[in-house]
Order: sequence, then structure tokens, then C-alpha cells
Amino acid sequence: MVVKYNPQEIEKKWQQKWAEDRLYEVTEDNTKPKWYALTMFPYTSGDLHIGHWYALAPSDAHARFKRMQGYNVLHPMGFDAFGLPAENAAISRGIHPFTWTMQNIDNMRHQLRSIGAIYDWNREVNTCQPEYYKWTQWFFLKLYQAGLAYRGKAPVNWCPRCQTVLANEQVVAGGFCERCGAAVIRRDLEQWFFHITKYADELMQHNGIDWPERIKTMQRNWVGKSVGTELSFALDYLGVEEKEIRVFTTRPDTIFGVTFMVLAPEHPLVVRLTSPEKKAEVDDYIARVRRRSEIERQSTEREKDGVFIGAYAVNRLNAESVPIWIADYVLMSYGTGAVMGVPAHDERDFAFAKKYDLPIKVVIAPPGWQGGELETAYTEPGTMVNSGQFNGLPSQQGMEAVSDFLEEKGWGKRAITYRLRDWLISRQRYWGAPIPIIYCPNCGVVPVPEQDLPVLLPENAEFKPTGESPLKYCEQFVNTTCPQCSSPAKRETDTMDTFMCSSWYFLRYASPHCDTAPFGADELKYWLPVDLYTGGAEHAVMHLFYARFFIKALRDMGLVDFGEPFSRLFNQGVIIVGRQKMSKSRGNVIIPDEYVSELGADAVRAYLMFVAPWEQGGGWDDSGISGISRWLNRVWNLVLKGYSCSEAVSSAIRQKAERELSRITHQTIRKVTNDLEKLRFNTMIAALMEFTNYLAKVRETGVVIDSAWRGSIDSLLLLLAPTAPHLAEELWQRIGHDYSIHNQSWPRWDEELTKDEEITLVIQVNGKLRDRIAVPVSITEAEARQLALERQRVKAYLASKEVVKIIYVPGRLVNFVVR
RNA sequence: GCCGGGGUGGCGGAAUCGGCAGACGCAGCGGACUUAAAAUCCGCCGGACUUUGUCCUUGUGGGUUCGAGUCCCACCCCCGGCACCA
Repeated sequence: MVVKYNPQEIEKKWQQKWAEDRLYEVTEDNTKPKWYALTMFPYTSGDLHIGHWYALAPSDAHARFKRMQGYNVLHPMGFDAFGLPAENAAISRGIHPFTWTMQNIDNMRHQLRSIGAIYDWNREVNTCQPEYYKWTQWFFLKLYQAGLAYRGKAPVNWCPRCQTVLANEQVVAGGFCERCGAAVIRRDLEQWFFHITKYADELMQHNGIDWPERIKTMQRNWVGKSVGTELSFALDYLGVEEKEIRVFTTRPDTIFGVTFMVLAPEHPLVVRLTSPEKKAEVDDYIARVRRRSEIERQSTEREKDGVFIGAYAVNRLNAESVPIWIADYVLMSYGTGAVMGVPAHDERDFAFAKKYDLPIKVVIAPPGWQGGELETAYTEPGTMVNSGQFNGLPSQQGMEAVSDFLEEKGWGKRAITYRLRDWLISRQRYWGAPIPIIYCPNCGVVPVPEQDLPVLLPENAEFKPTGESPLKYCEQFVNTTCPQCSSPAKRETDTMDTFMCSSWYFLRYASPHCDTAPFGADELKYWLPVDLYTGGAEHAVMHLFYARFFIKALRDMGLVDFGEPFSRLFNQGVIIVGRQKMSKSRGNVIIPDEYVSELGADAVRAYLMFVAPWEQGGGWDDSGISGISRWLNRVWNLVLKGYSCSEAVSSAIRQKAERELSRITHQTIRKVTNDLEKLRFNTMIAALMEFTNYLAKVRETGVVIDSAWRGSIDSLLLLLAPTAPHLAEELWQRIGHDYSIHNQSWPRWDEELTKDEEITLVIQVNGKLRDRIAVPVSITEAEARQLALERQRVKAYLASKEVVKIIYVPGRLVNFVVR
């Protein structure tokens, strides 16, 4: 009887031993190729649930695989520790966010250790520690010096529940707060922005990086580049300085079809252009629009409305005078805040014109158009009509011709507009890195000198959310002296968006203890960029987008010599429970700890890898994990029950069996290696299971000699080591090998030895499977045909038929085409 | 509406270049062991029928091909993202 597999005992033992021996500590080593494998660090919200494990365990298995392949692997772990959820949780519990966060980190670190990962804990990064945020502030100063950080007044997203502003990226579809789900409202506030739009074009490109198509598309859509023309309509009003209204259009070919103009209600010209008799009506409309929530305003369902302001502008191309309206479907934040209304060729303008009885003038003829009225807007290409000298041009050419003409006349020029807005980083909350800026009555905005960093977050501030920055009321924090003129001055009291902290944390892991700079130049050069970055897809236009911007900005400042932080990105799917997403409110959160203590971390790791393709995610199922647990037990018993070679086997049979064992072993090594390379953990484990089942049969019959058996068992354990590191280590030791299996080289396969001796030849008649025969791989086409024709079952199908054609696919099939 | 990803047994899923559909696992059924149960091991396990076999079957309908889960066309459904962006 073998000793029982006891995961609790062996996992604890090896985790201690690995830690004592500093097995997974890494340093720069130029004799080995480096591999930087990074998993998105967790937010310090409390407990690790099974979703965290799903992100962490497979990526650790992959990192271990690269390590055994001979790479010097950096696979670090840390904590995203600043931010609203921690602050809110702390408030509701009446404890300080720092205390709450550090408690969570202690707890999470303990849980993370139970995974049995190769994290080098010496490199742990924690964004809420002054040693870290000092450098977050330093980067702010660098961006400020580079002209990429600026203060500006703008209508911003305000979350009434979180009591702070949010960046556009943090407002989800329909106008809700990404964190708490409250409806976001607009407020005009003076805030700090990062000039991310400067990199709009580059952020749309993903050259030289291997990222999922989905994420690249989302980022491109987020930037929302539109190529078109900006042109002006003439104004002539007494007492109005401006002589024109500028609009942006992607359809310059439709300019002759303009029958009205629409300004955003916030457009600065509205007040000046509104005629006295329309003033009451216009004021009323603007007031009504202000009362509308952002959700209401953004709804595409709502019928468009607006009012005529009693003024006209002139379309310079045909000298026509068109009425100017205001409507809130025109957004002040996009383009010029004004649009030309071409109802015949734009759906929104069409609806607006129908509602207010504005003329609809066709200037792009749909194919076969007879000059009748349109039922709907025609937005496809066509031929230009009613367009003066441009008549007859196809619309594509027309766009160019009209743009050329406008540029010649000086009435307009080609322009590019983006949907992307600058990144708003101010937050009116306590739990974040203070923005290192001082306001001096004499010198104005003064950046905190580098040597004065960090600007410490005061411990004793009243951090309850009031809608104003809590730091405002912390006198000892606010009051300071100007670094330039030494007169009394006040500190900026907003803190930075936490996405700022996570935009550079992957640089810090390279040299986490460096205290003279955010990172050591040599270490950075050695480790960066990240070779494989894994995590959830929910960060497509937030973290991943900001981090790319950050790196491009640092590159242009000469601080790093690469432009993309993550060479390969992989998004794992989501673990669901009972067909639903896991959530505290549904009460279906799976805590891994219970499973770890009952079945072992190795079983949890392997189950998560086996349940579904990693990028897809899958359902947590208690009986599914017990299947994995049974398999690990079978491996345990298979290895420890020992092997005895049967004397009764003839040497011919023995040799054949040994060739087969070697072949299957090498095929398994190939399959497991290739699957791991592609992060296809589920099929990798299936291959290991098949191999286990096969070895059990071999053991039963005892057909191979001891050394052959032992060789295959060694391969099994080595292949299992990334997936079930504790079990593999224990068995490796128990069968007499030297510590540690994790310092062994990854097994290699010999392509020659993977080749089959015999194959199953499929015989088809008219493409339908009729028979199978076992044949040697070396079989020739003629032999295969002959063998097939001799088969009784095949003969029956060929009788009284004419064989028109014979298809032969070497190694696969013979197909008789008959009539 | 637009963009991206999907639809295969009771379930999770597998299937390299167009070549044996359903690997591996779960659940289920039958058996061995046991006083019994658990555990373990062995066998069966898409459907229908006239069951040594035949036919049907990868969301639906068509097409290409000797041969289609895989390629092409049209449609339906699900998931994710974006959505008055001029």
C-alpha cells in the first residue's frame, strides 16, 4: 500500500522550503534570455476570490514553463492600493483607509502564497506607500514639465455618489459611474488633465505588438478618428465680432444640401446671435436642456428637439442663407460644437428637418433616382446633383473636389477630429496620491520641487466625501510656502486618479527598492518591456490605454527607449457560478481557500486550467474539480506504486511496446509544450490525462523494461510541474531525484521518435466512411488501393458500380468515387 | 444601428492544411471489491430504426467539393464593446 496523497501537508512543506531556499528570487542575468511575465495586480478590496485565482494560476503555470525552458523569469506581484472602493469601505466601517488597505494586503498576501506561485516577494509593489507614490508624483511633474499636464475648466463627469469627478473612460454606457453605477452628471470645474489626445494617432496603432483583435478594436473606436473638412459659414450681424461659424463634416460632398445649421446649446455664439424676439424661447430651451440628465441627453431613442434662434448664416458655396438652430443632439465637446444640417443625407438631420418642417434638398442622387422625395436619409455614395460646378461627380471624388475648392477659396481646410478627450486625473477624494502642485498668490501655479517629494498624504484628514476635496480642510496640509518666493501659499488638494498609479507599476518591479529614481536604468533595460501581460478585458480603454500613453510620453522625454509597454497581451475569460457572474450581492462568490484546504492548491490550479479555454472562461463546478482531484490521485498512485517488468513478455513484443511508449511520451511532450506556448491549458491537461491513462495500462501489463518506464514517469512529472508544482516536487523527490524539479530543464521531444509506425487508413466510398484498416505508415498508394479493394465491406459498395476516380490522401484515406 | 467573438451530446469542452465528429473530464447506467457505504477499479454512454448493420446529427437554409464542424452566400440566436461623434 502506498502512502496517501495528502496535498495539505506537502503543499505547506514545499512552500516553506521554496521560500527558505529563495528558489524564485530573480536578478538580472545576462547569460540567460529574460522573460517578463506579468499578471495585472489585484485591487486591495478584501479577499481573493476564485476569479483572482483564474487570472493568477494559469499565468503562473506559464511563467514556470518558461522558467524550465531556461528563461530568467520575472513574475512579480503587488497591490493596487489607492482608490475609491477602499476609501468607501473604510468609511462604512469607520476605520482609516490605510489600516483597511494594509489589513487587506496582509490577508491577500497570505492567500496569494497558497497558490504556490513563483512570485518574488522581495519585489512586491504597493501603490499607497510613500516610497511608491513619491514616484507617481514625480511622473506628474515630468508630464507637467513636458507640457502634457495642464489645468483647465471644462464640463466634467461628476459622480454624485462617489462625490468626485471621473474621466470619460470611467463613465460606462448610458452615463453611469464605472465603480458605483450611479448616474453621472455634468459640472463645470477647474481640473487637471493629461494631454493624451496628443498621442491619439499613435494609440490607434498597435504595431509590433501581439494583442487581441478585440482590444485593439476597442481602443481604435475609443480614439474615434474622423477624417473630414472644417469649413465656415458666413455671418453678418451688427455688434457680432465673429464673421463666421465653423463646422466639421466628414461629408464635404453634401455641402450644397445644407438647409439649416445647428449649434450646441452651450455654443458661445448662441447668446450673441439670438434675436431679441427669440430670446425667451431660446433661454427656456437652454434651461430645459440643463435639467436633462446625461442619460436622457445621450439617449438615441428620444426624439430630437431644438429651437430656431432667429439668425441666419450663409453657405458660401451657393450663397444660400440658412436658419441657425440650437439642439442638444449637437455636442459642444466634439468637433466645433456646430454642425451643418444636411437632412437628405444624414439620418439625424433628416429626423430634425421632418419634425420642424425644414426643407430637404437632395444633392447626392441614389442609383436610379428620379428626382422624387426621399423616404429616409440617403447616406450611401452616389452622384452629385444640385451642386453647381460639381454636378455629375461621384460622391467620393466630390469630397476631394469640394475640399480642394474650399481650401483654394480659404473657406475651409481638411481636418481630423477625435472622439478621445484628454484624461481628467483630478479626484476630489482623500485616498490617492496628492497632486504635487502649489498655488502661490505671486507666482501662480508652482510645481513642487523634486527634492520635496513625496507630498505626503496627511494621516489625520477628515476624509468623508463632501463633494469637496477632504484635504482642503486639513490646514497643516494646505498651508505651505511657495518654493519660488517663500510667501505663504496653498497646496493643490485634489488627489490623482488611481489609474495614474497603475500606469507605471510594471516599471517599478524591475527595481522596486530604487530610492533615487522610479527605476534603475540597467534593470529597466534588462527586463522591459513586459513579454506577456495577462488580465481581464475590462481594462481595454482604461488601464491598458493609459499605460500605453504613459510609456509613449516617457519615451518622448527620453526616460525609456521603447514605445509599447506590453509586447503580448492575453485576456482570460470570466469564471461564472451557476450560469451567473460571481458577485457578493448574488451570494455566489467562490472562496478558493476552502477548496485549497480540502483538495489542495494543485487541484484548484489544474481545475481552473482544465475547465475551459482560458480566454473564454467557464463555470465553476464542484464535481468538476473532484474529477481533477481524482486524476492527481491517480498520478500519485501510478508513480508510487512502483513498476515491475514482466518476465513473460517476448522480446519482439517488448521492443514494440518500448517503441510505442517512447513514441507516446515524445508526442505528449510535443503536445504539452505547444499547448503551453499557446496558453491552451485545457488541452494540455487533457493530454497529460491521456498520458496518465496510457501509463496505467503499460504498468498493468509490465511490457517495458524498468529504465523505459522510469524515463516516461520522469517526463510526466516534468510536464506536470508547471501545473501542479507541489505534487510534482514531492513525487520527484520520492522517486529519488535531486531537489528541485523546478530547476530542471523542460523535456524536449525528438520529432523522429514521435512518428507513428502504423496508421488507421480510412476507406470511403463517395466520401462516406465504409471501413478502416490498420496499415504501416510506409504504405504506398498502390498498396493502399489494393488493400482497400480486397476488403469485403468495400466490395459490397463497389459491386455493379463504375469507379470514376480514386482519391488517395497519404496517411489518411482512400476514397472511391463511384457512379 | 455599428464593431468584435461565438452557436458541436445531459453538461464543460476537443477536432493541425477541407479528410474517422464528440478527445479529455463531469453527470448517468451496469459490473467487480465490501457485511454495507465511501473510495478505488472495469465496461457502456449523440439520436432513430427493420440493430452482424443502416440512416440521421456540429444554430437554420442554400452553395462549392470526391469529401464541409472547418470554405462561400443568406438568415436566426447568444455574449462583449461602442452608440446623436457631425
